[in-house]
Order: sequence, then structure tokens, then C-alpha cells
Amino acid sequence: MPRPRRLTDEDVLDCSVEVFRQRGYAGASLRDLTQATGLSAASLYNRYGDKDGLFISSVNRYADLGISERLARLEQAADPIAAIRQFFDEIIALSDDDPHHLGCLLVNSLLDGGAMSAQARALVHSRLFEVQGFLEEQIARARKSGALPESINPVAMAEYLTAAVLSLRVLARIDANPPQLRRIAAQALSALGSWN
Amino acid sequence: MPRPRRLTDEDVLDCSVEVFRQRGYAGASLRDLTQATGLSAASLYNRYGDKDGLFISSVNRYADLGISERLARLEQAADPIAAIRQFFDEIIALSDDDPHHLGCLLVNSLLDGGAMSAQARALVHSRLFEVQGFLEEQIARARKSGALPESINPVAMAEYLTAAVLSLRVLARIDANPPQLRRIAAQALSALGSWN
DNA sequence: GTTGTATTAGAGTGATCGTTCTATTATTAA
DNA sequence: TTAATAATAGAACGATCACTCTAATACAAC
Repeated sequence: MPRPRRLTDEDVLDCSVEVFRQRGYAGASLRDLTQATGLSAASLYNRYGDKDGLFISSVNRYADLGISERLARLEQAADPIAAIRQFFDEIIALSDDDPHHLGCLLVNSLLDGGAMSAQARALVHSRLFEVQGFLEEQIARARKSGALPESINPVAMAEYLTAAVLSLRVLARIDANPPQLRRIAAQALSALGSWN
Repeated sequence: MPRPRRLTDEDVLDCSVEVFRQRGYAGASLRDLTQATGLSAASLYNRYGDKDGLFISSVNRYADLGISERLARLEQAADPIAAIRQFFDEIIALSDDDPHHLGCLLVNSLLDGGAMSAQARALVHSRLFEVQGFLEEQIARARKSGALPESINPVAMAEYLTAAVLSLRVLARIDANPPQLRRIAAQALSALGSWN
């Protein structure tokens, strides 16, 4: 019976995600956010409570689409090594299709010094490290199937590849070109075997 | 003939560097900065012009001590490969001795969305990529001396190792432990040869 | 229609932002 | 001493901050 929402949550959050990626937590003002989303301040506060709540919802929206969905799809692959390589390819494609160098909301927010809540900070951390869990799982799968030697430690290798992903996302925020990102990814992935 | 300064530039900037590392550009308020440095707002503005000027001076102070001085010293080493390994060791030692996880001012600022000037942003970029220049030079030296094979491309390898440094500094900002950083560094450095 | 309810726009809240002004202080050259 | 000069402290500036209040609005159930 109530008046219907003019904008869906998805539309609103997709806009706020862009603002937070561009300006960071402290740098994104409520004016920026209302202008970008098209929602008035009152509406934003009714829906999300406060700026921190909007940020948390934005992080979840970003991670659901950019990470969880992607990882769930890639986990279906028959070949775990191919899944890892595909993941790196997609990360680079993301960076390639980012003309304004917004970078990754999670990586940007990791380093962000703004006064976000401890809850928001923990969320950023945990959503980002879904990637490490995925990598660990695929490496363990590959080891079990014999595609990777027993001598490889899944935890250590996943840590290493996660670090490589972090660096790719940092470089995407600045001026790195796709060929450079591909070279770096190939070098990092060579730790998994010589057929790169 | 003028009244002498109560605090030296070095003292002031060492304090402002800490604030900017902790809070970022947008997150560091003038109140934070005056409290940390012990200088009144008027004094800060007389010396550095505005917040952006103070930030630029802070970045230069940080990079002079943390990067330029370090690289100049390591460039004196007889063995370029050892110089590179030593550089990674020192980066990890820095991260180890960072109980509040301030991280690297340059890397943090790279991703910072705050409204710093284009000049400040360019400065951060150029000071950080002194590292890549150093790595490239050492790799070229090692190749010339036969310590590295001709097949290694100095530019690509320097890009790769710089990416590894970026990831180490990102991890230092969060919760990475020294052994993890050492494992990641060793894996990255293994690209230079098998004696890691 | 009427009623009930969530949504909305827009003005308004005190607090804090970066910045500047005023007046005072501390020092040295003359 | 005195004059000249830069540094200082602290109050004050308008602007903007995150946030809230008030009223009007738009819809569904009845």
C-alpha cells in the first residue's frame, strides 16, 4: 500500500558504488551520493541508515557481482588450473574496461584511511579474501588430480596469487596498460607450471 | 632577525606523514594535523601554503627517507641481484616494524580518492616509480655481468617485481604477518633464478 | 472515495571543514 | 634601545559536512 520506490536498490547501489570507487569513503560526500544516485538525502537515510550503511550495502553489491558470482561460476569448471587462469583473464578484462580508472572498490577501500566503521572495514576484508579461498580450493583440487605436484602448498600458493591479484588491481587504478597487466599475470601464474 | 621556528621542518613533516599515512588525504583534517605536528594552523599555512602543499612536502619527506636514500645506498652494492634481494628484505622489515599498519604513504595515496591536486598525484606516482627504475637498472646490470640470462627483459621483470612490491605494501596495510610477506617475496624473486 | 503507509523533496540542524585575520611574541641588525 | 621581521596562538570566516525534520505525495487495501 505504500508509495512505490522510484529507484530500485540495484540502480541506487550501482551508482553509489561508482562514487565510492572514485572518491573513497571520506572523499565521497552526501552531495556526491545524492547527485549520482538521484535519491534525496532523506531517501538514502531511510533506506540505508547512514553513510556507513550505504557504504556497506555498496560493498556487498560490488562484491556480489564482481566476486562471488564470478567465483561461483568458475568453480564449476572441470579444470581447476583453467579456472584460475580464467579468473586472472577476467580481472584483466575488468581493468581494461575501466576508462576512468576507478579500480576495485575492495582494494581501494582496504587502504582507505577514512573513518568508516570497523564493521565496514571487516566486510571489505572478508569479501576481498573470498578470492584467496577460491584460489586455495582450486589449487587443492589440482593437486589432488595430479595436475599440480604434491610439493605445492595450496595456502602459500593461494596467498601468492592473491598478492598478484592485489597488485593488478592497484595498477588498474593508475595507468597500467592491458599488455603490462597480462605480462605480470603470466609471470605470476608461471608458478603453477611451465605451460604459460 | 625573525623569531626562530619552534619546530624544524623535519619534525613537523615526520608527524604529518604519520597522519596522512593513517587517515589518507581526505581523512586527515587540519585539526588532526595541527594536533599531531604541534603547529598552529597559521604556522602550517605560512610554511606550506595549504593542505595540498603540506601533503606534497610530506610525500617528499617520506620518499626521500624511505625510497631515494635506500635506493642510492643499495645501488652501491657490487652484486645487483643481492641489491634487489636486500631491497625486498628491507621493505619487509619496514612492514614488520609498523604496529599500527600505517602502510606506505605512496601506495595508500595512489588509491586515495581524496581531492588532492593533480600535482600531488603526479608526485606520488613518480616517487613510487623510482623503485621500478632502480629494479630495471639492477636487472640490466646483472644481465650485462652474466648473472642473469639475456632472455630476461629488464623492463618486464622490473614491472613484475614492482607489482610484487605493491602487493607487499598493500598487505602490510592490513594484517599480513612477516612470514607470509617473506614467502610472497621469495616466490616473486624466484623469477630471477632458482637459488632462493 | 477514503484511509493508511512508506517515499519523497527540500529546507534546516549543529558540527566541522579548510582557510584567514588580528594581535602578540621572539629574535637580530642597527 | 629601537626598528624590522617572521613565527606564533587563537578567534573567526564562509562553506560544506553528515544528518534530520516537515510536509506533501503516491500508491494499495477496503
